[in-house]
Amino acid sequence: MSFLRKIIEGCLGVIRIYALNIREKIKVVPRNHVLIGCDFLLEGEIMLENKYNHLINEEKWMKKWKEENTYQFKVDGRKIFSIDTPPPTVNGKIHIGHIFSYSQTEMVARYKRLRDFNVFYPFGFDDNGLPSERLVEKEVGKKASEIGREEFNKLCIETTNRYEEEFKLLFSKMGVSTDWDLAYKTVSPETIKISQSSFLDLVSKNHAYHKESPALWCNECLTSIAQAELETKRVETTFNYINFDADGEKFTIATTRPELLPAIVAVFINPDDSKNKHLIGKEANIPLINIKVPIMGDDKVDPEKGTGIVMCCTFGDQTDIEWWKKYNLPLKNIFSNEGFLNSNAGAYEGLRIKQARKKIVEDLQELECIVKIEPLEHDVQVHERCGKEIEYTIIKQWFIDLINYKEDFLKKGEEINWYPEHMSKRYKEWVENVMWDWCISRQRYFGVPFPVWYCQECGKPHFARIEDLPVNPLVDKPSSVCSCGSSNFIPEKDVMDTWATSSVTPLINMRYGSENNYEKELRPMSLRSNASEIIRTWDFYTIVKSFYHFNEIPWENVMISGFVMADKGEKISKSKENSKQEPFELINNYSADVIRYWAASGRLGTDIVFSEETLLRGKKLLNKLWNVSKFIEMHLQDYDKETKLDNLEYFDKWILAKYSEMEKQYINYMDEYEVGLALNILEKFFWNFCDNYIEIVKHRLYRPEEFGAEKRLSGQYTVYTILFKLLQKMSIFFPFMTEEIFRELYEDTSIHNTVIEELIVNKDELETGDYLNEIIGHVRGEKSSNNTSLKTSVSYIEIEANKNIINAFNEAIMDLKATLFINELSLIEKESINYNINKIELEFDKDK
RNA sequence: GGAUGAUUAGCUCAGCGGUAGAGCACUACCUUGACGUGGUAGGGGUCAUAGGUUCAAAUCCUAUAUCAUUCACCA
Repeated sequence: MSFLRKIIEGCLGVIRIYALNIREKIKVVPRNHVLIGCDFLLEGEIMLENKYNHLINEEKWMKKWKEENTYQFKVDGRKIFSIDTPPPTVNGKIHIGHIFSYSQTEMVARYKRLRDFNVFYPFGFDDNGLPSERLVEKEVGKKASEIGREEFNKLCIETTNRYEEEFKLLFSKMGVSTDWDLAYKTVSPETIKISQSSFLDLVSKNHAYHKESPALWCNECLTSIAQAELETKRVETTFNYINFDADGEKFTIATTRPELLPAIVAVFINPDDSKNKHLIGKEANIPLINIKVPIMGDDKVDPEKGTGIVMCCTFGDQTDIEWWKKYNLPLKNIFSNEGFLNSNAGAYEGLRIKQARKKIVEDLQELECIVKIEPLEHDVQVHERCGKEIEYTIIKQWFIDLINYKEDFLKKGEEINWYPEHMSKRYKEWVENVMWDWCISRQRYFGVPFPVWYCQECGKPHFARIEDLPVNPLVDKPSSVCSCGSSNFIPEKDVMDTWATSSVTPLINMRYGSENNYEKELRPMSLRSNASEIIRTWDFYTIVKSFYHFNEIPWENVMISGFVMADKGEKISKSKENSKQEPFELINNYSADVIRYWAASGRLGTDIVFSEETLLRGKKLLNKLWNVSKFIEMHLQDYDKETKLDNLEYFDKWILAKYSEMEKQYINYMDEYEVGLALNILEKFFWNFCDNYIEIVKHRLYRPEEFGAEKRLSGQYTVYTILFKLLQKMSIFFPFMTEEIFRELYEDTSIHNTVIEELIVNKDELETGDYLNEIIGHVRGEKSSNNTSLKTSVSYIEIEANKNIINAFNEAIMDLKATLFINELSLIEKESINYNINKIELEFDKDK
């Protein structure tokens, strides 16, 4: 009862409610709590709740930050840090991987705010293009062509809106500190306008051209696609050895694609191939089709592969196209764009590609032209959106020149800082291997229309004027006549590749072309963040566009995150639907702060596995933070931060110096975007602070009558200072709980708008302080191995140590005696060692 | 086949020239006036393998193996 009075006296006037329960334990409880079995209540101020309720608090701060515009961007003269963050493709269910990649960037945004940057951090949604169309087709169960252009686009907008709301809610719940007023959608008129004017700029600079040229074709999605949209897939097929003859001499070609027999335009042999080179110059007779094609020599043929003889078709693969161009071969396209054989295939017209393959092999077997059939497993290129094998087709389409400027793209890539550094190699590799110009035409509906009509008389493309954008050529009419005088136009029906709009996100952010733009502020942007899989698309195309538009890099820094793995070795992805964790459920169960803890773990650029253990570890950390804050709050009730302090206690100086060391490392890591490593050292310090420092200082804080008010004040100053600084550093990871504690203990403004200020410390105590803590550890160990409580008194202890440690010991003697419950102590100076505990005698519990 | 990264305690990972680390799990103990979602300690590792550089290698180099990512190979 007496210590209860003591606490109440110490804290009077600021306690809201104290309750004494039956077991004589003090409890601090929040307002409006019903107490049962209480002896009395006292009125005062509200304190931190006994248990932190994440559901209530996270909802509260989410709303409050919105009301207070905590994360609003306004040009105010401060240095700007701008982030170009990937607008998620709105093509399906949100999964845990989304949280992972966005959280780390978000933490960087928060960190930069703490460093007094004016942070420009927008959010976008990539809702146009094939991914959205596929989603709608899947949901409706019908193909776009069956629904009709107008109706289909309406459905796309409805569907993407619905998913966007879910994304927005998720990111808000996760505490993403974006300025939602800056949010953009890639289907909005503003974005369409920017994409179209970007296109027109490239046309005017001769970097975009319209040409009938072979292109990659997906006969599932019925559109041409770009090299970057290819994926490889392992499939089982057969290697068919087929007999041909040349002027009566038989020779064999091995092929996986016998259905291309009707499309053969030439046969190739390596001129150095001693076995077969005599055939060069002759004519090959194609069985079944009964046509003759020339046998030609080219050193691209590998004599060791298959039979060393290759058939060249329109078009089986990349090499066919090269030869077609190089030798000016005839064109014999046998596939329709829907994936059927056409009239060029003669008797096989109307069959699907796979049916034709079977039928042709059967017919060849009848003619006894098949030598053998081997089963074969090999990789084929498929369209990443649908997984279907790609074909080649020839249609008139828009391309952006890549081949002629590869050197420049490489140079621009080198000007950018890549984090981690080795990711720049992926970019380099990709650029070096680019073989096609970028085909941006898509024979689809839901995308940015080309601002182009074609003159019916002279066939020339007729472009919209910049001031008329955005235009939809299917609805709008050109505002002038063609240079030939005609006013009859055919509108362009194709739409742009989704990456043609995604690659202008820096332009969207800077409101390119509008009057109140941010060009000055955002050229170049500070940071791009994305996962490694889209270096070849998003990063590459954005660099291309920025080079063509401004001849500069789009951003100074790129940070590449890893993936979330479902189980060891399997990447979580939308298409595989292998994510077992529902993001919303996880947030409800664990809190956004804890999920963020998990998302921050792991190094930049490395994959992480979803781990329940990591969540638990975060949960414990936050629980500890809450409790230590409660403890500190309790001891700060009579603290006046204006009170002058002449001298700090030894361990106070020690922990402040430790803190300062840690903060420097934290800043180093965060400047390298190593979010996980920054959290690591912060966490390590925090546990040291709780387990060692707080255990030492608590005696002083509780018993000023024993230690003196000065020593208590020194402790109060230290816990007050360090807790604030810790909360601030932690706020980038745990925005919700740190805000709650900060507003309760410090000021009623947001911790997220505070700025890191360097702490001036004395480092004299750093080293000796660590030794003293080691000594404390040894004494605790002694008690532990004697199976006795840490409160057991040490009746006698004898320590040998060098002068520095002895001096430190003497300076901190009161704290040490109290912490270890030492009755009698003997210190012996010995220069040759650090320290040695010669003797410990424990006074065993009198109860025992 | 090329490129890039990884391989450290049962699990998840940090360390990246100077005596092997953390959390979880396991074991024993401690109910200490913030916290039992706590505390103190203990057991557990030839740091994938083999060479090399160095006074010193988990750390640097070279091979090999395995895994992952990525590009290419579709004759």
